[in-house]
Amino acid sequence: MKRRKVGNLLGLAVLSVVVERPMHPYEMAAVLKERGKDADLPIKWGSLYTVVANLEKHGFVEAVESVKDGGRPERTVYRITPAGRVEFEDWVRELVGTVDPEPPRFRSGLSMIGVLGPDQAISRLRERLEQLDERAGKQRAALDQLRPLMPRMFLIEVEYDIAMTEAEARWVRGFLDELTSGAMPGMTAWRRWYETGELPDDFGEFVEK
Amino acid sequence: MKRRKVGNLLGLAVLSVVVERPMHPYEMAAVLKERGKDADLPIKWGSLYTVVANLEKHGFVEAVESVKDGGRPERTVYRITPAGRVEFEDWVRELVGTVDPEPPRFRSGLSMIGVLGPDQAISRLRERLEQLDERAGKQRAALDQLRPLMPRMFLIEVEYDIAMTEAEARWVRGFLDELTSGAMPGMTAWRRWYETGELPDDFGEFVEK
DNA sequence: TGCGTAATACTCGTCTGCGAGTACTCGTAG
DNA sequence: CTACGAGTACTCGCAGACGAGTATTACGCA
Repeated sequence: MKRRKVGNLLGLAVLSVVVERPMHPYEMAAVLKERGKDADLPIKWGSLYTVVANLEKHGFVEAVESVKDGGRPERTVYRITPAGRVEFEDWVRELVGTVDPEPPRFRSGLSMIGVLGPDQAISRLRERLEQLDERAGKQRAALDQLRPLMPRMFLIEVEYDIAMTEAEARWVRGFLDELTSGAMPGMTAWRRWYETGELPDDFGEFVEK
Repeated sequence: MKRRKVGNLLGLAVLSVVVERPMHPYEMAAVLKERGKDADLPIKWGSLYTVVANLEKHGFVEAVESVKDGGRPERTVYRITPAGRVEFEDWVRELVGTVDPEPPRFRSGLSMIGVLGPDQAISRLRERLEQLDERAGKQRAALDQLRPLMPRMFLIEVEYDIAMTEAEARWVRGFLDELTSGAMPGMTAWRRWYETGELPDDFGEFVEK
């Protein structure tokens, strides 16, 4: 029993807004969206209510009132509990202090890039590179726009994002250069294998590794 | 209906081994583990059979035989279908050609690092930095060891991993320097807020952003 | 003033993920 | 020759995630 009572990151997002003032679930989602947090963690409507219910079950939030405002279905307003505050801080501590256990999906793709054959591999990598450059550009523009509006610490995750996107772009560019310039060894064997299914002679050595 | 029929990455791993020769599920897991793929995607035993069943349901693999070897519970051996090959290649194409939609968890942590207060933030970041350095070191050692045994292309995902780990370490180090040297603006306001709950005067401007 | 459309605030049911258990077998130390 | 622990090869069942639907209200506009 070492895992977090509520594991969904959406739960963290909920805590992060409800820590300010009591709210009902839909409002939490609205606030999150309005602050652009939905860029970090896309909000799944289906999960929202499950997650809030779970937070309540474990005593991190509690229902405060059920407002019947007009004829709308009544909205239950939740407030964070002391245990919820503790959980929130602790969760952030964990996120900051430990490296992500699940590797990025791109890593898995790279480890199997062989099946694509050299030509397709190259064109897909070019596509990725384009997306990365675009993303970095967009983030930089957003940052420049927000800069005068709020302190730097409030935008630190954007700076991080830019740095990581640029780093990946740099790596992909370097890899592409090696593939296209012929600096990468084994390109002809790779192409031959992809086109004809023939394995080079010295294959048996490492196939059983 | 744009999402993958079988969404679990474990399904990709299964395809990647069953493409070589027919196998039964337990053997797939064993092969994956033996090749060290379990480092990339930790194999969940519970998911394995569900995933294989799903792959079968969608026609990506098919049962070939049920061997009753000795008195063991009979093992069903699966073989990849043509549709399975197509799916496999297409999946890899997607992984290589499009950037991961879900941002890393650390990003979420960073966006809420404020709640920790400056001192805890710094010590957690130091912890992370240590982990990153250690990870990079381990990966480099592993790479050096494997280098003579197999072609470079077969280890490309490790190179990627090292590059990304180093990039993150660099960024964290830079951020830490700014925090500790006092180069980051607003540190005293941050500490004051954390210790007393007092907000600086010019807060109202961006709280409603 | 009536109507279509957007926004609000959920509910429901399905499908998936996966931990924990189970049952059987084989090698081996006593 | 037998008891036992370490593999082998799964099965089960619950809890969680999420898409898609639903019902109500607010609002623009003709």
